[in-house]
Formats: sequence, C-alpha cells, structure tokens
Amino acid sequence: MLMQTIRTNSTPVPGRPQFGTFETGLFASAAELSGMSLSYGRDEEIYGEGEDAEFVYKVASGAVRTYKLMRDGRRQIGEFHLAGDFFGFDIGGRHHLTAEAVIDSKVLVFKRRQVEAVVAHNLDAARELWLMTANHLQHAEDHMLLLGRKTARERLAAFLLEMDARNGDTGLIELPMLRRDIADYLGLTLETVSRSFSELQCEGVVELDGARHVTLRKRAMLEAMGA
Amino acid sequence: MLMQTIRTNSTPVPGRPQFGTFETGLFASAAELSGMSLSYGRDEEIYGEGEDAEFVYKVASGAVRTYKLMRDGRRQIGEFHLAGDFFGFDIGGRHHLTAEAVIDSKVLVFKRRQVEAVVAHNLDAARELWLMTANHLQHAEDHMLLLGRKTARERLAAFLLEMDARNGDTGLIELPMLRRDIADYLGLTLETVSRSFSELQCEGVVELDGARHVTLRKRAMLEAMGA
DNA sequence: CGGCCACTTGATCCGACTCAACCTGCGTGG
DNA sequence: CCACGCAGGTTGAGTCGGATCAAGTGGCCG
Repeated sequence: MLMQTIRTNSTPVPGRPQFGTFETGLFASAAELSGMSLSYGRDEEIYGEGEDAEFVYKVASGAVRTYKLMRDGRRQIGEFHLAGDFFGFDIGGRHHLTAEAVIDSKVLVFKRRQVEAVVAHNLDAARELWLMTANHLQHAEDHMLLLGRKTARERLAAFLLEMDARNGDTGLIELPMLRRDIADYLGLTLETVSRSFSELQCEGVVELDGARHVTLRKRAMLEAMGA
Repeated sequence: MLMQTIRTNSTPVPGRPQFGTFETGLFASAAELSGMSLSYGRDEEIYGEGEDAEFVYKVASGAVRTYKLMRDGRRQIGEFHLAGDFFGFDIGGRHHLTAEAVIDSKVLVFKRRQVEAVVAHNLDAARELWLMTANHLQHAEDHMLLLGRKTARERLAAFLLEMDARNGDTGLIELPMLRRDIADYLGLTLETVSRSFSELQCEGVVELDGARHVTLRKRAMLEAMGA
C-alpha cells in the first residue's frame, strides 16, 4: 500500500536508506525512534484514504497535501505539510485522507507500532502527540470558518498570510503548489484563485513574479481581509 | 454582538451544585476527577473565544454549539456537542472558539489544571485525551469537505445522517437547534436550509413534523447524496 | 524552435444569497 | 378561552459571486 504507486520518475526507496529521528522537541524523549527516508515524485501517492495506517511520516523536504476525494472527483485538501511537519497520525489504524507529494519530496517514515509503543509508556511523548493533533484541530477550526464563510479574496488573503507565516513572515513566498491545489485547499476553482491573485496584484497588495513567487506589499490590507 | 443575547431566563449557577465524574471509559482511570454541574439557558455563553481556558466541560443534557465569529457577524459553527460529549479542551490555555448552549443545558465542569495533572501522570488518561482530540479532528476533516465542496442538498443530507447516527440510527430525529444554527454549521443561509428541507420533503426523502422533528424515509437516498 | 502545461482572461451561467412578504404555532394576557 | 404578538419558519423574486465553458497567453523543457 505504501509503495504501490511507485513511479519511475522518483526514487521511493533510495539506494542507501538514510535515517532520521523525531528531533528537537518532538518526541525528544524517544530518541530510539528512527525512520527511513523515502523520496516521492510530484503527485505521487504516499498513502490512500482508507488504507491501513502502518506508518507515520515527517516531511524532510518538499511539500505534501492531504485531502479527501468525492466519487465524482471533487477534492478538498485539508492541509499542506511542509518541511518539518508530521502527518499520517490517523486514529483507528486507518488513514482518513490521501497523502500525495505536491513536488518532489523526501519524507521520513516511522513504524506506527513503534511510535505507539513509545507513546504508550512515555508521558512526554504522549503529550507531544496530543499537542500535534490539537494543533491540527485548531488549524481545521480556522479552515472551517474560511471554507464556510469567507469570500474568494478573503480566502486567498488568509492563504498567503498562512504560507508567509510558515516561512518566517518574510513577505517573500515561494509557493510549491499549483493553482489547482490552492483552489482545492480554499474550496474554490482554479480560475477564481487566478482572478483573485490578479485582483490583489492590481491593487498593489501583492506582487507576482511568475505564478509561484509572491511578494506581500501591503500586509495590513491582507490581514484586514483575512479576519 | 457576542453577549447581546444573554438572557435572563436561565440559571448559570444553580442553587445546589451537583457532582459528576468522567465516567465509564473516558478517564475511567482518573476517578478522582469530579466536576460541578452547571445549568445554562438557551443561547447563554459558556465561554468565549480568546478567554482563559480554566475549565473543560462535558454535556450532561441539552446541546452546545462551539463556533467562530468574524467581526461583521459571520459565524461558523464547528461542532454541536450533545449529551455525553466533552468540549473545551483547547491548547495553549485559551479557548479558540465560543461555546453557547443551544437549548437549556446541564454541563459538568472540570478544572483544567486537575485534568492536566491527571493526564501528566496517567498514560491511559493521556491516550483518552488524544483519542478525543483526534476524533474531533476527524470530524473537522469531514466537515471541511462538506464546507468546501458539497452542494446545499448534500450538506443537509450529511447533517441529517450525522444527527441520526448520534441518536442510534433510529431514523427519528429531534433537532435541538434552529434553522440559523444549522445554516451556520453547514455554511449556508437559513433560507437555503429551509428550502433544502422542503425539497427533501417533496421528494419523500424526509418527513417533517414541525421544524424540529424529522423522520428519515429514504436513507439510501440521503447516503447517496452525503458521500 | 516547437509543444505543452500551467496560468490568465473573457463570456455566460447558475446555485445560493439577499431582501421581502407571508405563514404558523405557541405562549401570554385580557 | 380566545385574540394577539411574535419568534421561527417558509416561500417568492431578484441579484450576485463564483462556477463553468472557452479562448488565449506565457514560460519552460526538450
């Protein structure tokens, strides 16, 4: 299940497996945990909704989207996972979303059973795990407000601020994902995302240098829209 | 805007505080935890977004909504909490949503510090807490798909199935909340909710007996829409 | 240089929102 | 016990934001 979609444009199992750990802070008390590093090509599936959750993951480099799909193809991306983020901690031993690499990515893979074993006897690790899940929940709560109640411009503004915040609030954003991904994250169509980008640029709120590189020019205006 | 609706027809602090516990299953290993029972009248606030999270709660009877509010009044209800549900476990010591009684409700209140103390030395309790949060996250993931990608009819269908599932899949639903609450939960307007109810009724999918009592007539049809 | 994929832009459409009128059931007081 | 008031709900007419359908454009890679 993990490897079924291995594509020829990637190296799912690198020649020399590298090892990583749950490092500083997260599961620091569980240094015995180590994971193999795997590579996934763009759009390659890491795991699918409904599959056995044998592993949990940490993004080493690149970007991962987790989403739900409807039978007719409608897709809702729940979260983007960037370098340093964990994902795949679903309950009940089954994944409830599908995970795919947005761009070529390296991911650390940990045996779920090992993680559970650690959490089952290590209070600090258990707390870390809870905090991680609680943070995802908080993100989801904010995102529900966005999806249920915000306009297209407000959604894009919030998205740009979120991406910027993840990059240290530099005002310089390099988007790893395509318009379609942004659209499926924000509950819009790609055309509407594109139009909203154009609008913000016309108003001098952001500056686009190609489709992927964004510079925030009027952060206050974005923040006024986002909330 | 938030407080304006506090009404005088309620008894926030009852004359004789009762005591309850985290009972069977949940925090079973932490029998020392006990909470005072409080009563809240309809639309009464239990806690506000941004407030110190001094307590955590369990619904004894009634129904509670937790929601986020925008400055201009747009509201997104994240979840309805019914009898037996816990709520208010926000991280960082602050509540990230507002909680209000949907109807007159009784709620068990627990000191957050006590809960944290238990969780900090009891692995079973820690696991329970994580599971609880992970379940909320799973609900939020489903709800993001609904809010981002589903039509009005599909949203209402999913809502009715969710409410029915909470009542043991009897097909008989007594809704505690008003159209406005349903709308703010589903990311719609109350008019659209009302219209969708009427449509489903015309098609014989549901039967309405007053606005609050719903009987599911064609569950398969609802399920086909909901997913 | 050619081709394609991603993106942008334009024209039209449609589902849900808005605004407004009208029901309906229930509690209350005369 | 009835009439009134009103909160909540339904229904209708018209509007609008974002979706859809359809060209075009741009940039990158081969």
